[in-house]
Amino acid sequence: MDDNTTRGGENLLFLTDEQLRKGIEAMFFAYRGFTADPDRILVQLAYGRAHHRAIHFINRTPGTTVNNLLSILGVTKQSLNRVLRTLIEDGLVESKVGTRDRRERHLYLTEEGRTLEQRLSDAQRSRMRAAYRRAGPEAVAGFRTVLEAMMDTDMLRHFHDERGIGR
Amino acid sequence: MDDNTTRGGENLLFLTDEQLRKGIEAMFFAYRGFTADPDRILVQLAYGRAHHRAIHFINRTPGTTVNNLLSILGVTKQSLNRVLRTLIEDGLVESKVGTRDRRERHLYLTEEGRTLEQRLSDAQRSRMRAAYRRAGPEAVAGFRTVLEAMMDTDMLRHFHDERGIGR
DNA sequence: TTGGAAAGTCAACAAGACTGACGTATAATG
DNA sequence: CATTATACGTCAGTCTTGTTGACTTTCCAA
Repeated sequence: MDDNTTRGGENLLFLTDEQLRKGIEAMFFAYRGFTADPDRILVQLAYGRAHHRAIHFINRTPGTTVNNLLSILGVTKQSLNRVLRTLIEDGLVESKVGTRDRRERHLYLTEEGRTLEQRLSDAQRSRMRAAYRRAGPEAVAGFRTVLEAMMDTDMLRHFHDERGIGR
Repeated sequence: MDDNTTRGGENLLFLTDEQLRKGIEAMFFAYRGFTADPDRILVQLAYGRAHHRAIHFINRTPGTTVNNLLSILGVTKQSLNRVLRTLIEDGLVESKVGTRDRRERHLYLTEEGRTLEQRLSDAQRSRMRAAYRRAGPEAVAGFRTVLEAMMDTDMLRHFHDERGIGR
């Protein structure tokens, strides 16, 4: 792309403090864009980003327990519980008592929940898709590589966890 | 890297819903890592991410006005004011009445403010540096390309604004 | 069987975002 | 010069989402 990518050499220009600062700001500005579209939908429904996150990960891993969701989202159970309660009350999420361990609650999206999930992730994916398309496959591969390298190791575990729960 | 990058062809596998979902989750998990290190410092000082953001952009663009900062951060003036007030009270930020336009307040970091800025951005940069080093220059270029493509256009303006304020 | 640990819920509080309204100083304009 | 617009600050009130602390139910192991 530019002269940062002099291949094979000992080029460490991309590690300049200035380059790192640009990377930091890129993360900041991009993350705002990343959340902007679903946020617009959520405010209309009197939900927030926390609801979106819960819906996303329940959809990804149906039957996940509250505890598992907790460690993915990295919040306290009390915080998650408030969000979960409204989603259950509103009929978007179903909570089933575990059969093997009756302390656990297994979480599922209802039909209505899946509908909202689609609506939200369509909005988010369409921006993502546009960005990916403009950037091209090689840039996308680099994007993913750097993001993975930025994660905490325990988050990396969740990231690669294709099906978090045996069920 | 993998079979996503079949060059020259009409390969759009990287635009699969599943690929996009992975990208979305990568953003989520990576952003957590991205903020984790400065957050740890901030809690000890009874500051939050909002303080960090203000400090970062005042440092980047010394003499910036309140209004300019507002449009960069994308928050209301009431919200920014709360943060700014504590930073000024604590002697980290200085607010100078504008000479050309005396309605404006130009913001600068004090010596103490610069010290904290260094401490925070060192923490954030060291993770960034490690990620960049592991990923390599080409991945970093791709990373930046995709992030830029994800930004809203008005944020892109701020992103490319090398010196936001003439001064 | 009992005593701890684990899963989840309820209550209360704080940070940080928001809206709306208002005040003051200064600048720009008719 | 009088009016209007702008930049900034502030007060009051609300909302989301994070926190801690205390509690119940359930499981498991000594």
